Amino acid sequence: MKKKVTTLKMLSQALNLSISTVSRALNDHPDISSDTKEKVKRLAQSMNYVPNIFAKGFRKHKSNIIGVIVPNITHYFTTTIVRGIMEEASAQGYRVIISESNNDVAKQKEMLNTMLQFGVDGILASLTKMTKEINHILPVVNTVPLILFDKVSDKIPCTQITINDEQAAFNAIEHLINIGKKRIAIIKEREFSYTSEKRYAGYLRALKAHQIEVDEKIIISVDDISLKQGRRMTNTLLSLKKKPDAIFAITDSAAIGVIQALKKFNIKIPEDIAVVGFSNSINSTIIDPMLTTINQPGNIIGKTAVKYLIEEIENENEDDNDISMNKTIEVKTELIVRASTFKTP
Amino acid sequence: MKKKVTTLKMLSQALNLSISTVSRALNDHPDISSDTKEKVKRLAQSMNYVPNIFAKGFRKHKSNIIGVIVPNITHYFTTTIVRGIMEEASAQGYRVIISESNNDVAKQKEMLNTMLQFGVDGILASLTKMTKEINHILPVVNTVPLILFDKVSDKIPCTQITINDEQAAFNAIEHLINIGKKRIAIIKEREFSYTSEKRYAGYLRALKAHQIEVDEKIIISVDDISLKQGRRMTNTLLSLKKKPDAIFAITDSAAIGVIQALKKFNIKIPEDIAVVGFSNSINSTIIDPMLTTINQPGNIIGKTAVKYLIEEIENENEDDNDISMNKTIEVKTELIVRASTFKTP
DNA sequence: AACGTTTTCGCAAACGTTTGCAATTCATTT
DNA sequence: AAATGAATTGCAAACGTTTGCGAAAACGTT
Repeated sequence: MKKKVTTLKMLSQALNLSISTVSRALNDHPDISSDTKEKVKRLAQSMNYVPNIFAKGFRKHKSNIIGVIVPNITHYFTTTIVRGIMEEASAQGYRVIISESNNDVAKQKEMLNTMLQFGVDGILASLTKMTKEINHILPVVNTVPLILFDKVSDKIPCTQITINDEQAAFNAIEHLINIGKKRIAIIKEREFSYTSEKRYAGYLRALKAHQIEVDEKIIISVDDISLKQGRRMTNTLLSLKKKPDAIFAITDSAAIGVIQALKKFNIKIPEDIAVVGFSNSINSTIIDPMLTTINQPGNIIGKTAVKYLIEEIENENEDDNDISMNKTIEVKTELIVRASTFKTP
Repeated sequence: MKKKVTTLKMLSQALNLSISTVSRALNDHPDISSDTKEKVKRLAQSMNYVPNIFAKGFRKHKSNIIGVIVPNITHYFTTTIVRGIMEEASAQGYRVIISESNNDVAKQKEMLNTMLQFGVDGILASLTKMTKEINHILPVVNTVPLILFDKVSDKIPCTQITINDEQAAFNAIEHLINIGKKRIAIIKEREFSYTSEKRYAGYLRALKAHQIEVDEKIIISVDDISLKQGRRMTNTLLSLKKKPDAIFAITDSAAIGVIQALKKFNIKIPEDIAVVGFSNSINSTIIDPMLTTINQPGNIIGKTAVKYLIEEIENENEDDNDISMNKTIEVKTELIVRASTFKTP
């Protein structure tokens, strides 16, 4: 019942060659004649040889495993990124270890450490919301290549992959203005959140570009940007004397809460109040009216993150890995117009 | 810039002990005096020693990594399982490598192999839909512990974790009967799918238990059970002379398609036609009316799968791992009644 | 035929850990 | 005082692979 696994030694004995020759033959070392390479490879195939990953990693200090840390794997957008990561990694011969930080900084720290302990070649991380203190992350950067995606932080010296949050929000607001809206509310996050700030900046820029005055009363900040909060904040917006004629929620789920609240008050969408979300989650096509939102190509984000990471991994020994190599890549988004802002005649 | 990593050797030199003593001390070997254990552990701590995972795995043939294969990581239900897996695995000192089979048998086979190559200690898998040929899976069972979850197959000799699909469907149908429905349609999958068959069986048993005749005309089988198909099949159901007064879709997304189609025809839900789905996906609370559905505790499924797997892993050498040890665990589900079947007065 | 060059291959060390066995110490017993 | 035994510790091999270096073989050149 023992699982008999073939080793280099067994191959070498069968072929009457040395272990080193067999090893080199399998790795296409130039010193080996194509003749013996042929023979070795054929036998390896037939004897079902698979290199012992531990011995290999032990020798070469390389695991071909990359670690991924996300705040919440339950979010659809996150899964599309993860899928992109897995596809690209697998295509390049890497495996992926995934962990969830649950938006808990302590857990995130722990995850980073265990990833290192497990000998990953590099780490891909989307940070927890509250990333004020980054002291637990900096040591990682010196140990192993790290790339941030989605929830990034420009305080950490490494390459970062995001979407163009600012521009995306700008486009969304401009769209609202184009359909005649003049009093546009925003529901964003209160605590420092990279994406929230960026989207807010885009909001402000769009208003400025169209000479619309900003009104603090319709700029709503919440602790957790959720469906429930979307509903609640809509109620408060509706209690204002000067009601908004459009609401931009920084998140699809919040936007859906907005729509639900508006429907409860029989407010016409989009005629009375238009709604825009962010993410193009599946829900955005389930809600009635369907939600205008911004599509984030998670797949592309994941893939490019892996590409840059592997590049860093494989150039690590070359000493050109100074800080100046760090890039910031912005993946393009796309505004998807649906019934919540545009009534088909 | 070299990352200087502490090894047992360094510790032993600093303490003037042998490497073996240090190793044993850290592993709480009984031969070592508690005195030296103390000293060794303290130094290891301060020197930030972390054992080289490769050397360890190399020696012990153990990676503490478990492989997970799912058809589609994008499904919400799947992510809740994955989360359960990750939590439990991490609690027990294991890491998780995840792969997607994309419902492609060839890919599934490939994934299984690379998992083995990467030296996982065990594998957790949810099978692709079409699992007629299982010849590519059987060899795995002899190599490494394997446990199936969600999409299982009783043809494979290993322990399996599912939900009680049959009973869940039975409960759903009985609920429909209880609210006075008599002509209940079902939308299921055409191709052999373990869960679909089970749910269909529950449907039949419920009808039989209440002496309702089955009518082939309102038993709809589709290739891919999707939202779009839900809509299309609803149209065909509505074209029947004797329309159903309830529709049980084997999947939430299909059920949502059903609701959308019914709304388009201004059919009252649930008065004219009631709708039940399966999964309790997020969407089921977004659609209006909210969908009655069956909640599957993904978290529990994931956790119990890991528990059984680790048990098998750690008892592997003991030769009690004969087939008779394989269990089939059914996790309980819960019917969640919402507006699509029950009108609050 | 002698030499140099190139091609092809083998020897042996090294990576960091675990572990069977031997060795040492020390207290206890005869 | 010698012997026994228990408690500790060290020695060295082993796991499977890669790789620098040297050796052997093959070849071409003079």
